Amino acid sequence: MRRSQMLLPTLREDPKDAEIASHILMMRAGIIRKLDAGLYTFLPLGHRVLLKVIQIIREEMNRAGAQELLPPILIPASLWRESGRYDIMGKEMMRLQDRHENDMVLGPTHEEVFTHIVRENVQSYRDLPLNLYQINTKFRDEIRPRYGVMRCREFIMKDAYSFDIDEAGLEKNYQAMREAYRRIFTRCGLEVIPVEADTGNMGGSNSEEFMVPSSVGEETIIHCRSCGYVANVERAQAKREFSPSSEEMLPLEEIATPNIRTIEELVAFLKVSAEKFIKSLVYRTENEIVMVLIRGDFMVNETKLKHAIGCIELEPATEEEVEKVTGAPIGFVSPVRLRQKVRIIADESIPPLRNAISGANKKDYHLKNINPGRDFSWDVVADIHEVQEGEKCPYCSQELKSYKGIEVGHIFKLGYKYTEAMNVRVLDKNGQSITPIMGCYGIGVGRTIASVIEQNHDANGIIWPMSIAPFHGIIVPVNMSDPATVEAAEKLYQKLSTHFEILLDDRDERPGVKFKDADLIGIPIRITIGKSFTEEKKVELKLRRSEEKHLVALDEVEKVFEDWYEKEMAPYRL
RNA sequence: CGGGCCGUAGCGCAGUUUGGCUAGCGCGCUUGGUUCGGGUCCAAGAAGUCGGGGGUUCAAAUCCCCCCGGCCCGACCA
Repeated sequence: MRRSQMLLPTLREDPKDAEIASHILMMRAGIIRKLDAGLYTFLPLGHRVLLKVIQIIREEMNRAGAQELLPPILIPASLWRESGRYDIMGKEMMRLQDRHENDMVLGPTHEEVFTHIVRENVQSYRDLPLNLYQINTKFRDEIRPRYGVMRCREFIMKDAYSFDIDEAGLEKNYQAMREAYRRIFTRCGLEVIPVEADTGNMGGSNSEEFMVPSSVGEETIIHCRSCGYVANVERAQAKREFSPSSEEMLPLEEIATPNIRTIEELVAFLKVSAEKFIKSLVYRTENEIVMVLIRGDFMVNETKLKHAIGCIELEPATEEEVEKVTGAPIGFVSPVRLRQKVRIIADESIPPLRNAISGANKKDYHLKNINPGRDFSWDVVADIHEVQEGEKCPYCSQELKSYKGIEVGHIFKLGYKYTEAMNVRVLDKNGQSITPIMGCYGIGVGRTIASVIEQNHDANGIIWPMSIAPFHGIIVPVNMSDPATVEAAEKLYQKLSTHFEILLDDRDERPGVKFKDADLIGIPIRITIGKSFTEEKKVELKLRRSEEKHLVALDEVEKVFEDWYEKEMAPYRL
């Protein structure tokens, strides 16, 4: 490709609305342009990278026995009504009507569609197992798109759905995907860590996310250096020991706490440590109002809480709802002497407490000497606390650490949720009708590319891994007004292009401009035809990722280039 | 949806507080020259509904009202 003919608008300055390295560089290097909030065009350079990543994914999925197909992204609402998700999905699912006023949906995920395809076309256990995938555009009307293609509304995702006759089959497919993912990310030059994950409202049991450790990541990961336990904080556990107190139960006592609401304020005001408090929170679910109790020094993990309650929607109750249930404003509530009967969900840290402090359900008053069991009871006890750095590993009791990560892939066992809801039946070898079991496996393609840039850049720009670089090499003729230079560049370009993807920077620009651009767009191998060529007929080869420069005679360039290419490619071959 | 910041040339910005020459600067773009190993130098030039609408005023980018859009933080998120 000739640079002079390519739509490759590089920017000298950082765009105003980009914050993280990958977003800034994708804009500056002419990889993407924004069309509207969360909607991006991949320009030619970016499209080349996109195709390479897709190709790697495709090869590895096929290798693992999955089959590619291509369903539409516009989906009739009826399928979503069948699974029961039409009403559950919320506003991130883009809903629209066609000209016949039929309700339609832009697919945010494709469980229903794939389940439907299997339902229509598979009748026998002989047809299973199946693992079907697509690499397709998805749409989620994100509440707040950000960081360029890291979190956008329209994006490309690879998603696969497996169908098996039993759990053993599912386990096999799951493991095959796990291995395929490891290979895919390695080949893309991305370091990822599989972590235990929550299954969300997808339903299902086992689940792992593939995380790229990064300070700009939106997920929090809990990690034990000692035994290797790694989990998304949404599901992470810690070893918790609560020894029952031998303290004698004292009588309840009201204490005045004017305008003192938070645990922090109470600790300061009463000079009592946070472990003595019961944090009482009121939440609303799709069915009911509940009160949630946790010890003052812990935070509630809303994902765990959802599981404990068994609900789908969960949000803090409004001020009015809180008053109605407790009789007091937020900050002065407790499970003792509630005005209305509601279900009470208690963290494991609650029952062992003695003579604890919480609200009096009366403005500007708290109660002390609250004793669980004596002064109130609860409906559910569960671990609903959010693990913090410094807590103990559930397996080896060593100290847990936390860090941020970008979720680039997710695999999980769905179970029978969709096949049952949508009535998928096949006959087993005994002629009995059975319901297949599903798994689901996704990779965010754009997010993968952005993550690669997060991990591979310097002050001058992107440093592409050879495996997904938009070009293998770039030829930079330093002086376009020197006919000998131009001729050599042209010849080299023709020759190398027979085996490699080469960008020829044939613009009549100053050398500085060309070098800056070459660094910015991150082509792995640069060939400079400059003063060493005019002086001694040698051209210079340089790797983007190192400072070393090698002078090579013109007729040896092809061979050296091939060596370098192989060396650069080696880490990404499996 | 709540809080904060911001909309002036393709991009990045100044000017708005205190209304007043013809609306500016850098980059980019066009033309000519110059230079040729890290975003040359010189000259000439094109390019603006100052986010939109309404109002105040002799006069509005600047003051007032309404609306729209963007970004950041939060709520949300297979």
